[in-house]
This record gives sequence, C-alpha cells and structure tokens, in this order.
Amino acid sequence: MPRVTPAGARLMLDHVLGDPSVPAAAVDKLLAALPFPSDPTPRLLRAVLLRRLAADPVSESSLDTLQLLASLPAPASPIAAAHIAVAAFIAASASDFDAAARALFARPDGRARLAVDEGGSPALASDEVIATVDQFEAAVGNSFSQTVLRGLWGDRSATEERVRELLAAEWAAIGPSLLVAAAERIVGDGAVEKWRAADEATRAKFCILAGEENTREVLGKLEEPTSSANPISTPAVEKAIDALKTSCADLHSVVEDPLPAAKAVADEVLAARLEKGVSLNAEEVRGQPTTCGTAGPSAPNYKDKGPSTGKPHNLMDWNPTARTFQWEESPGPESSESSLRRPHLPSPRRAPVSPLPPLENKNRRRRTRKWCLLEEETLIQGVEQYGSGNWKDILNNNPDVFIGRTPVDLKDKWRNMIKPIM
DNA sequence: TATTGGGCTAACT
DNA sequence: AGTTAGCCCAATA
Repeated sequence: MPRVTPAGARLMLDHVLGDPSVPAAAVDKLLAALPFPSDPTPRLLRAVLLRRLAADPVSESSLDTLQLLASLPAPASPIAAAHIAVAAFIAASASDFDAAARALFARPDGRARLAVDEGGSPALASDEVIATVDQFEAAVGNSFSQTVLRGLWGDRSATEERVRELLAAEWAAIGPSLLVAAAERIVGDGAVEKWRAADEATRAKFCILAGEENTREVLGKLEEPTSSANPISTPAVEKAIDALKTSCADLHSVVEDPLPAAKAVADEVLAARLEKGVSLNAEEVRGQPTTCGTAGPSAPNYKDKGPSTGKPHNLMDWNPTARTFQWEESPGPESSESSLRRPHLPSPRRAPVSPLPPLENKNRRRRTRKWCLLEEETLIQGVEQYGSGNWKDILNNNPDVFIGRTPVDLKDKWRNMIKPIM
C-alpha cells in the first residue's frame, strides 16, 4: 500500500480530529497510523488540545492545555473562565495552600499570573480574572481568606463544568476542515467562478470530487447566462458585439491554431486510458483520430437494441461530417446574454424573429457544445464495453470525460456517428 | 426510470 | 438555401 504523504496525513487529521463525533479511540488509532504533520493546521492543533482537555479537564496539565488553546487564533470566549477555574481549584484543593497559591498567583512569576497579567494571553485576561488572581495572592499566609477561597473554588465538579462549557464553545466554533472548505469551493457558493477558471484537467478532477449531481448543477450554472452582465441589449450593442466577434475571427485566422496542441493532449490522455488493454493504441489514434482500430472484421457487436440495422459496422465508415472539435473555451462574453437574444452572425432564420421572444416561457435550451475527440473515443469504447443503448452505464463509468452530458446526449451522438453517409 | 425516435434549431457551408 | 450536429420532447418498455 502506498504510504500516506505528509500533506495527505495533514488533511486527514485536520478533517477527522476536528470532528467531535469521532471517538477518542478512533483518533488514537489514526494518530498512531499517520505521521503528525510538522505544520499542523490551526484546526488540527485546536482539535488535539480540545481532545486532550476533554480527557483530562482539571489538572496541572490541563492548565498547560488551556494556555496553549489561548495562544491559538480566535479562541472561544469562555476560555478565561475555564483557565482561572482550573488554576483556582488547584490552589484551593492543595494540601499546602500557601505553596500552591504562591506558585500559581504570586508576583512576578506565578504561573497563572504570568498567563493573565500584562504580557500574557489576552484571551485569558479579564478584570474579574485579575481580581481572583489578586485574591489568591493576598490569601497566602491568611487562613481566613484561604477558607473563603476554598469554599468558592474548591469544587471539582464546578471547575470541570467550566471546562466543559469551554469545550462546547470551542467545538461549536472550530469551523470546517480544509477538505470541507475545498469541497465548498467546488460545489458551494463561488463554485461557478472556480470552475470557470479551471482548465479541462482541473475540471475533470472537480467532477470526480463533486459527484455527478453537483457537477451537473455547477456546469448548468456555468453555461447559464448571467442576466446582470449585459443588461443593455440594443441593436447598436449587438452590432458592436458582432464587430468584436468578427475581429476575433480575423485574429484567429492569423495566429497559431491551438487545436493541434489540444488534440495532442487529448490523444495522450486517451493513450493512457487505453493502456489498460483495449486494442486501440496511441499511434493509431494519433494517425487517424476519427477511426478506431477496434473496428473492422472484429468490430464490436452493435447489435442488441442498437440502431444497427442497415448501418455501417465498420468504424472506417464513420460519417466524415461527424467532426471533432476542441473543447469549447469557458463561456466568454456570449454567456452573458440571454441565449434567445445572443448576438451572432446574421442567419436567415433570425430575420423574421418577432420582438417578443416566442420561447420566453420555455426552458432555456442548453448551449450547444461540440464533442471533443476524447468524448468520441470514450463513447466508442463505452459502446464496445456496455453495448449500444446502455447510455447511462457508459456515462456513469466515464464521469470525468462526459462532463455535462446526459445519457440522451450520448445516444444522439452515437446516432450521428453511425449515420450513413448521405 | 432509462431508453428511444421524431422533431427542432443553431451553426455552418 | 441546404445540411448537419446537438439538443429537446413525448412515448414506450
């Protein structure tokens, strides 16, 4: 089994230890199995301290723990109360009150005093706390005061209660783990921008992490027009946008075509996938991107319920017009218009369009997205593996490839691919 | 619910 | 104007 990397251990511990519902026994096993990170997250540190405190709420060492907790960023509010309660209990319950009180509260080096006085932790200091520290200091050698303080602070269960209150507040405020925060960035608020900025490979990872349902939702939002982006839509604006598009097209005609590079990347990914033993190989794919070495005499059985009757079984016969394109770029300026009013080059169909969009009440049609080479090849393999018609199986087994596609999309694409040449 | 076939339309020649 | 890939819808199993 591959070893857990320090970074992986850090993420796991941050996630698991920070979950108060995970029992101490499980935490102990995890800590024994994983290396403790050299740069633990504040959440992990907090979780470790809270668990240590829960196991040993009232003692000299819990005083250490409380002081460490106070040094972490954004401590919960009851920490000062818990800290002074523990310190006071230790002194009040000591057989030698004077010695204990001196060690804890006397100027200048009393341990609790150092923690709450000027220069100590602001999280542990308050007027009330300072007053208590002063009372204990003043009680050294004063048996009456000692009796009073023992009565006030000598109750272990009350002290423990203060610590439990602190624990509850700290756990409630511990916040999400790094993993949860990362997941939130992928599927929660702001996910759309994250996905929009991601390249294809990163999106494939997001897809796996987010799950099918979330992926579909985010991709849906991604392609959704943002109505506020271009609230003004006039003929003049549309003309200007058309002009921009034209100049972009002109620019593309003189700069290097990015398609070959994108295709090379796609081919590499495909070749890696095919190393599992499928008969296609990288050379074949590179040499003839729209054909498939698995076709021919041993062509897959497109039988079953598939639309195979009278259709070519040799993949060399693929409809040559079923062309392959690069992935579309992330939605550009176009996506900011309503798809119904999206500006584009003049089309005969658009000429008679009424000023009142007839489809206003219908669901918006998804933006057309060309199929990339990887999708086509994966579809072919999927049909070989699962059979034509099992579109959902094919889709579910290639979620990192068919991003934003539905089973019906796969069916339609296959229909196009096996369509006879007209 | 998943799949299918017919039909529609944006995008392109 | 014609063609096609991609998408939608309603029927069906």
